[in-house]
Amino acid sequence: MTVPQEQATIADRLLANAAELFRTKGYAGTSTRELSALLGLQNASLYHHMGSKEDLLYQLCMSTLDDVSAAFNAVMAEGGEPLDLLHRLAARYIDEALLNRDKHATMLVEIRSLSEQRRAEVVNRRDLNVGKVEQVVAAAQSAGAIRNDVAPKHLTLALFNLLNWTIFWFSPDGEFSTGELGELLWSIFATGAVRRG
Amino acid sequence: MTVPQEQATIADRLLANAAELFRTKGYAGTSTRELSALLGLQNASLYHHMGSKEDLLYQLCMSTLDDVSAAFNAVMAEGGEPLDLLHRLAARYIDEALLNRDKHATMLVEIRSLSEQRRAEVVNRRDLNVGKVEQVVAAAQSAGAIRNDVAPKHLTLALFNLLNWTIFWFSPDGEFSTGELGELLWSIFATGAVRRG
DNA sequence: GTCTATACACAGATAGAC
DNA sequence: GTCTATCTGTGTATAGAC
Repeated sequence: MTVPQEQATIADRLLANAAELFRTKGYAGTSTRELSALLGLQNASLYHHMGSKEDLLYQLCMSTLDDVSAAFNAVMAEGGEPLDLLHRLAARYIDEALLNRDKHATMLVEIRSLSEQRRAEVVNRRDLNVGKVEQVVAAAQSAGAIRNDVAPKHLTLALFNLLNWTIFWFSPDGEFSTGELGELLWSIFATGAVRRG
Repeated sequence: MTVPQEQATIADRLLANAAELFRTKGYAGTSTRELSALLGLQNASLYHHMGSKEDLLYQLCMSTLDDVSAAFNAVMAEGGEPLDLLHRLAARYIDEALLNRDKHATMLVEIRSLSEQRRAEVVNRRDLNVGKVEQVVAAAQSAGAIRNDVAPKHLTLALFNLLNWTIFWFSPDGEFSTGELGELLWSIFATGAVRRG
């Protein structure tokens, strides 16, 4: 689905540039004028391609969550033992999140900037994604692969804690690839930091 | 240090109200007029108590990090085995962060809204706090208490990932107390999710 | 589909009386 | 220390020509 930059439609460039600005300066801290400047357009021309600034944020959030959903579905379709499935879901998620850091960070942080109704929609869609993971966690518990003393919901929360915070400090130019970082965090989640005796 | 609400100075109320607004609406999304309204003042009166809106954010960030620093120093002063020390640092940190959720969330998310120079100052002070934890992680490795195959820096990052993301979903009215949540997350960090055989 | 021009609300901040 | 009044910049968004 990656398209050469020269052939990217304005709609695509609009979303990508908006995501970058929203992540680095915040939604409210970004002006439509900065955005139009990045696209080489006058401010008024922007409104031929979008309804409003908030529409843009909403689109961004929904499309990001759809990407995650598609990625999760692809992994689930491959099947496998629950623990392995969970491992691959986590790896795939962090890949998605970090390779599309602008969109994901915006979605995660700027949900608060949406209208109440749209925020509810986005939260709902996000919960569907989290729910898929939670089901796999529960299956892994039933299979005896992971600990049973913590509710699936809470194990899932912990896993997403571990994965999501990376959007604040991960850099594509840093010491980790997304894959390496995913493996590191999975290893902590799976086996912990304390030495096994 | 907790003061009855009636006796709280305007300076204190200013910081507390600003933190709440900044967390829920973002720094740029908060107007000084909303803030003055919360305090029962006219907008102009606000400027008797602060320099600028950005000064307020800066103060908030620095004071939050000083609180963390003081909390860490108190734990360190108690001494103990490295692994136990690390456990208590983590517990104390999540307590601080969640009991002062507004300030902490603002500090963590809105660093980007500070001027370059002040941002550098804040990041620097934050790194000092993280550095203290990293040293304890390294000590725990040397003592053979935690795994040696991952750099102290990276184990520390993972631990803060686990703890920091809670500011986005923790609610004082939720199912966890800060202490329970701290224990849950520590347990994942320490021993992982996979069943020990 | 992009432009110039502009409407209009609201932002942060200040002046100066009381 | 708080007020009323106001300055000035910038924000989102629209009108209408090309």
